[in-house]
Amino acid sequence: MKSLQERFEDKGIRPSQQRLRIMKYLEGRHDHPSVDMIYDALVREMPTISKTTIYNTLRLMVEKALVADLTISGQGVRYDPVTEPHSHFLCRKCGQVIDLEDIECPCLKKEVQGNKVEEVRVYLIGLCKKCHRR
Amino acid sequence: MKSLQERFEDKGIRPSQQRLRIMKYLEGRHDHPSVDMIYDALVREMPTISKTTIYNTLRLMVEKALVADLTISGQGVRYDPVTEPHSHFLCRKCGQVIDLEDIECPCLKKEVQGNKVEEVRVYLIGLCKKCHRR
DNA sequence: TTTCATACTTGTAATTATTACAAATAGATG
DNA sequence: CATCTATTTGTAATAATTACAAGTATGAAA
Ligand SMILES: [Mn+2]
Ligand SMILES: [Mn+2]
Ligand SMILES: [Zn+2]
Ligand SMILES: [Zn+2]
Repeated sequence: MKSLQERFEDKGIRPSQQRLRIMKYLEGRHDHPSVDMIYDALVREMPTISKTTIYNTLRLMVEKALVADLTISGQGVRYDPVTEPHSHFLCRKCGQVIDLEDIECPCLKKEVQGNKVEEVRVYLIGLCKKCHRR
Repeated sequence: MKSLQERFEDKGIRPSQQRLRIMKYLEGRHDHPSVDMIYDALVREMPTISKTTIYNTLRLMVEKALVADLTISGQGVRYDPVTEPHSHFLCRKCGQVIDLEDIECPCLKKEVQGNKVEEVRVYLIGLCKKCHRR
């Protein structure tokens, strides 16, 4: 796997301190944090960082396809360092967003009813394993 | 199919003028309108209606499962009078939200990785038929 | 039909998420 | 070092949604 620096260079993104910290934070977790979660975590070690920078950086990363954004029901926007296609599960109770395997399905084609499909988003909603057994 | 009145009664919803108008409007179209689209249309014939009422009513209808809400990437929340499960296609260019057949897929089970699935949302994104041929 | 209780609607204020913008800063280049 | 540009920051603006209190409609009881 290429380093962050390299991936930034490939896309012509200057590797500023802030951008690197934000990406490293995101890649260190798989819980699909929100802007606020990222800000709250980073501001401890980088007291001057601004929420605007978090927004700007995440927008850029999504644009350049280094990050994926999830807009599951309610929860607001969540961010994901994994850009390979996969599905997500939202627990109604505890609110966590869990990674699932990609739904490989013959019904999901390049073209549906004449419309050209470029992206597929599958969100499952229910009760997670933990919240379930109770 | 039961009448609106009946379906309201079944769920214990009082059939106020506003609620009836909002639901009739929604059922008359299949373009998944937003709160603003609904408000702008109704305020012409009902000049005193309030946007708060649109929000309140839609929240109630979703709660009582008479309406479905869609939170496709970007576009904000859209509302759908069809509550039977089906998928949606968002055109990146013109922004319209199109109904698709339900994705009947063996991979979509009641339970995935120990998590109990209660709801499946499938959003396809790309270029619609019209915007495509150009 | 009048009275009364309750549910619903409305307008406004508050909250939250996000973007716009201009000034300050950092970093690269020569 | 001097300069130029991209990035960051703080604040203000915008947009979406919810909270709340006062007004209004409705239906049951008297
Ligand atoms: Mn993920
Ligand atoms: Mn639909
Ligand atoms: Zn849970
Ligand atoms: Zn289109």
